[in-house]
Amino acid sequence: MPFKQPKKVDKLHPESYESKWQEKWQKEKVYQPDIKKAPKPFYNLMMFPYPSAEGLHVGNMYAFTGADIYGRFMRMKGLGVFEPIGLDGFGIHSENYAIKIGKHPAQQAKVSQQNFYRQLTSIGNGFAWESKLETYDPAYYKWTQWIFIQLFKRGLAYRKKSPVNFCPSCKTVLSDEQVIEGRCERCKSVVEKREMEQWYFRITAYADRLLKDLETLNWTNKVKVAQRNWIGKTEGLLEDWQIDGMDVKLTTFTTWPHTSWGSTFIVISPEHPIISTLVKGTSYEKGAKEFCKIVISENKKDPQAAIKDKKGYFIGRFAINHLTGWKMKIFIANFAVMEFGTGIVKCNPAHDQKDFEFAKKYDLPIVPVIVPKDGKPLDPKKLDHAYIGEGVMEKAGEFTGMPTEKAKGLIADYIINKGNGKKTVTMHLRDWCISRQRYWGPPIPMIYCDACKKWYPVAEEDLPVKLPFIKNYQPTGTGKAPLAQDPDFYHVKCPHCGGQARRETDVSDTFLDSAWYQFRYPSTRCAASGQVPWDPEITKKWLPVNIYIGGAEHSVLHLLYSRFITMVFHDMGLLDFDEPFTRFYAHGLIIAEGAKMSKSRGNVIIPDSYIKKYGADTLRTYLMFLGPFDHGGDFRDTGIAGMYKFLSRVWRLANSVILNPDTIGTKNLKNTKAMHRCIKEVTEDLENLRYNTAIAHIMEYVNQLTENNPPADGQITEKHIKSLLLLLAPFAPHMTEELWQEIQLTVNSKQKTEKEVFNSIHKYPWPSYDEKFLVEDQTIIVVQINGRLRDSFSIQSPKAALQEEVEKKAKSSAKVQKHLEGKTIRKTVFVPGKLINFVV
RNA sequence: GCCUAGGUGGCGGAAUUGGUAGACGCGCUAGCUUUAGGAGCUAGUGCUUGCAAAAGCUUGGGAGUUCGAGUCUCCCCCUAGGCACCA
Repeated sequence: MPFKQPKKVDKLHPESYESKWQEKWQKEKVYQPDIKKAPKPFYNLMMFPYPSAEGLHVGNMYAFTGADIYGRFMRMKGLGVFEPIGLDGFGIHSENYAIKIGKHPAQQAKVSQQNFYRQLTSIGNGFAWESKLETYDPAYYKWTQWIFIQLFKRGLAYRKKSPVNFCPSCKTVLSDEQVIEGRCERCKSVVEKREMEQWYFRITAYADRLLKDLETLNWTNKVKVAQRNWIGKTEGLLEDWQIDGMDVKLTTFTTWPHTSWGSTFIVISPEHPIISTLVKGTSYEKGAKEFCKIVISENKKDPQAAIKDKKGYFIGRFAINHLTGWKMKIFIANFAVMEFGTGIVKCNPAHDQKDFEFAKKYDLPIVPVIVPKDGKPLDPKKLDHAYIGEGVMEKAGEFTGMPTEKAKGLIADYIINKGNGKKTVTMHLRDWCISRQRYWGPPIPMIYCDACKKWYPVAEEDLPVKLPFIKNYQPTGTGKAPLAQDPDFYHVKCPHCGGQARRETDVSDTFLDSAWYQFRYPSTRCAASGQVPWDPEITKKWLPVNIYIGGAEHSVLHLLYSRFITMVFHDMGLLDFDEPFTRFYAHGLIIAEGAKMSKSRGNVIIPDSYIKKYGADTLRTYLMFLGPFDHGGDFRDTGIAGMYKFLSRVWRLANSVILNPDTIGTKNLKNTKAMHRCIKEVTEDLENLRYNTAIAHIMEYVNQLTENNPPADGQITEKHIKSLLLLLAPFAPHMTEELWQEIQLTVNSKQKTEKEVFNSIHKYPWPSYDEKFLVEDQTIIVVQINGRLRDSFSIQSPKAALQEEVEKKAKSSAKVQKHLEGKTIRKTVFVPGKLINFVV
């Protein structure tokens, strides 16, 4: 029968089947595992979106598609895949958007929810829709509040008055993690320091564990590195310096104890309280005060000021160098940071660039104590920058001549033994400031009683503390949350004495909402036990999460907080593991037409119009083909058209088989070999989330199948086509389902009946390959002369392993002979089945 | 400054343990097809020289190890991300 190509099938027409299958999948619960009984549970989690702004953008879709493909692959490999989705809808992101468009956050949430769920359906992910959750649902945040209470009861939530980060635009305090280069991570306003009393979570108590466990986690390395940097554990030495003529000691922190032999002055942070003691009643008092005032305000205005210009003020005092006996001038200096170490620094200008610049400016002694590795001692008069490398000690008493690597520890011990120091560890990590003076979040479930002068948690049976619907939800900027204007909300009785008490009116940070959602998903449809937010049996079955896919921008926020909260649950005896995500994979970022996507540039790509034009399958496959999943890629309109073309080719190929069963044959070894190779390669690629190369291999396979166009009768088997569809199914779930069902009906000549069980392609077993088809009977041998390619030929595979045969054939080549002419072969390198190299 | 990834055609990107660099796709060129547009099909496409056959060059730069280096070693440059007045 001649090949015919009916017009109506020459292109994809996603609008006719994508939503049809989405509905069918949902109706048939194709992606809803049996939470209680699924035999091989596989928890495939992706970071749930903030439903702010106009909707899902193509970056979200990139992440979700990549995660979904892995889930679909695992499902076809026979695992009980659980792939839930929800909305991280509480918090500043959503609230700011609501304010911007003049809507009440609670009302906007409903609109956003509908829009996001519509979009999330349209991208064709295999979500377990029955397990969705929203963080602003009282049934959810009841437990967020419960968590706060548990931490309070264990002494891990506490109040403290200290300088906090305050964003003047968002009108709330922020955690350290939400301040990027001195600016608010959301609105980029310069963050102010304010002295306020706030609730904190004692995450620092877990610093060592958070650090140590990293080694055991299968996470994208850069995220582990970022967490390690953020925790910022530094081991060093605290060193005491006696002040000349005063019974006061200054304590400094250093990681280079051996350079104390060359310490010639000391600087103090202008914020340090000890300054007033040192200058009290001296002629330097007034000047010091003024200097501090100026420098503090300069640093606040421009955090980079001190880098540009180092400034100091001599306060008329000297400290004694406990190693050398030198009198060292003491300065207040703008580059000394109160938050790091002790806020006081011993300075060794020969071996620290900052100290060097300062010493030059104020004409302070520069004494090198390290001879560089080249053996030439440094001449302080000729130095134009500090020497910060390793070397050998000089002018260091009994340590002179010792390599610095060794001296570092020994000199530290020496200082400690003389009573002038002790070992210490500093951390960059600070406790997590959890209070927010905003409206759209879970009210912190605490009550303050004036009579008892004490904070009490809300009784657990009274949870949730519902967020009331109030008209004045806008942030106030006064340091009080909007709820503080609602007496009905905050007037409560003291749980202890029954007297008039006041509810906390701040809400908790959004990152608390998302720190525990992975535990809630599997249990959303089961009543929690009453004691904990999940069903313990179900949690045991599904957690920890098998693979978590999301953006690396959450390295030190969500991913750190979530680990911390999990450790607390573990310590409470509620979980038998203490890491929530055994594997975390950070996907890359999508840029558009070569530029970063941003609202201000106006190049944010919303997937909807592309889905409408090309279908979700095309967009999904295109996004995955852009580049390695952990690199991201550049979204271009011409590229997506190319993918539409490719899928249309697959569409035509499969349809040619459906419509012309006669073209299906049983024998074409070339095609069968290509199929087995393709199955092997795609399987290995998917196991490693190498989606771009998996698609390339499918393309090669399609190129092979369509080598003869139109295909000759009998060249393509049903299995060739079915394997193609199965391999493509995770990428293009709708069109493969459509074609699969068609083939089942047409090729197998089955009659469609109403009662027939729906056998989705997405539950069909992943195809397997047979090694015997991977063996090629012809092998290509490369002939090199002095390592340069001169010729190649193919030879029967068994013979390709015999040097004698290969050498004979190689030497018979005219091209090779030309290059060998008049030369003697000095050596022959033979790699069986690969190449032969003549060295002349 | 420190830490972590990277640097391959016009572009996105492929390359097992060192063994044919440039898979796959985009773009481009020519031809066919279509009323036209779009689309489709066929062929070509790293660079230089050459009518051609062919030769030379080529994985950020430089050195080294090797019969043979994108891959290994050393030095340098650049880009992206993280941390940073960090002692």
